[in-house]
Amino acid sequence: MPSLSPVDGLAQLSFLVLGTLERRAAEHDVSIVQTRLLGVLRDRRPTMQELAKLLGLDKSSVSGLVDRAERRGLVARVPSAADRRSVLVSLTDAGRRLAATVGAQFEADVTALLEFLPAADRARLSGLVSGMLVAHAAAHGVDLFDTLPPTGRPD
Amino acid sequence: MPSLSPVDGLAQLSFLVLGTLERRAAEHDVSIVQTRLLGVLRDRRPTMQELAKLLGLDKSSVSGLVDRAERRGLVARVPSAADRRSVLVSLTDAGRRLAATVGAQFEADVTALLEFLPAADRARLSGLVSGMLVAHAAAHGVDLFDTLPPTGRPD
DNA sequence: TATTGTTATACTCTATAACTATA
DNA sequence: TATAGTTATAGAGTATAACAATA
Repeated sequence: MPSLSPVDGLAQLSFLVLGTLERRAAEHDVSIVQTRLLGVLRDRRPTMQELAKLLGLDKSSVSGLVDRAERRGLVARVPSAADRRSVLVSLTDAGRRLAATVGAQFEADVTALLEFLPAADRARLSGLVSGMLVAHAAAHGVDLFDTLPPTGRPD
Repeated sequence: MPSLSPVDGLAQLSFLVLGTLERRAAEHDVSIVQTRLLGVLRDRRPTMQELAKLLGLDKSSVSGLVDRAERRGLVARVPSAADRRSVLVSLTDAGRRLAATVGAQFEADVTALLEFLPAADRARLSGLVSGMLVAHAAAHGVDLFDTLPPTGRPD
């Protein structure tokens, strides 16, 4: 019974997990990026600029992204009352429904993957992953609990 | 000290790992897809069709992908002796060097990430991930040890 | 006829640079 | 002047459909 090197294991796992998300999103005719957009909007109503920062994209990329999502009725642009140059982006009801649906299916997929391990190992794996991410985030001065695409923030 | 749900943990980890790969690849002006292409060619010389299967893309997408990589001198098209309709795709020396460089940097990044855990936990995490992936692959009738982008096959 | 690969076309996603409107 | 956002443009990546060459 062969096994994967630590690095290959994490690489494989990452391709598998994000591939699953992509496939689920595609079933609803959205890309992984659109899904991330909906995800970050689940508990925020950012300006275009804030959105660019959250997604790590140029503001012009976000313009196009929001254009396409808006055309599909998933998000809406709302003029900012505070600054007339600014636009706030918010989820529509349809966008919120779609985010919830894709999020739930993805969650089921990952849960099914985890169930290839016995429950005790599952808990162990979870704890180790969580511990590693928290340590990594802390080392980089990142607040891990403020930006969690695509499933949103664990409240 | 908060912790992540199992599903959020795996999702976060996947974004982090693939984001790292993307950043490293970008330093050498290649995309994550081009990097995957180089990765699967490290120990294969497939036809366009086989390549499409390996990458999970349409043959027309692979035509464009190989065009761009060939234009940059990273891969070469070689006529098949066995079937004059077919083309074999192979890595050039420059492509092999680039694959090795990006692969090594990515490996170092993931290793550094793993080092946020004590050595014993690291080994535990590795074993759990490997076990989960092997079980998942077996359940889907996939030979996990024949398709391992982006770092290639662990010989 | 069936298969291999390319091409034409269309759309998403991304960035840079130039622009408009507001601060 | 500086900032918020859009638009013009260019290129990568993807798929579908139509095509040429070979089997």
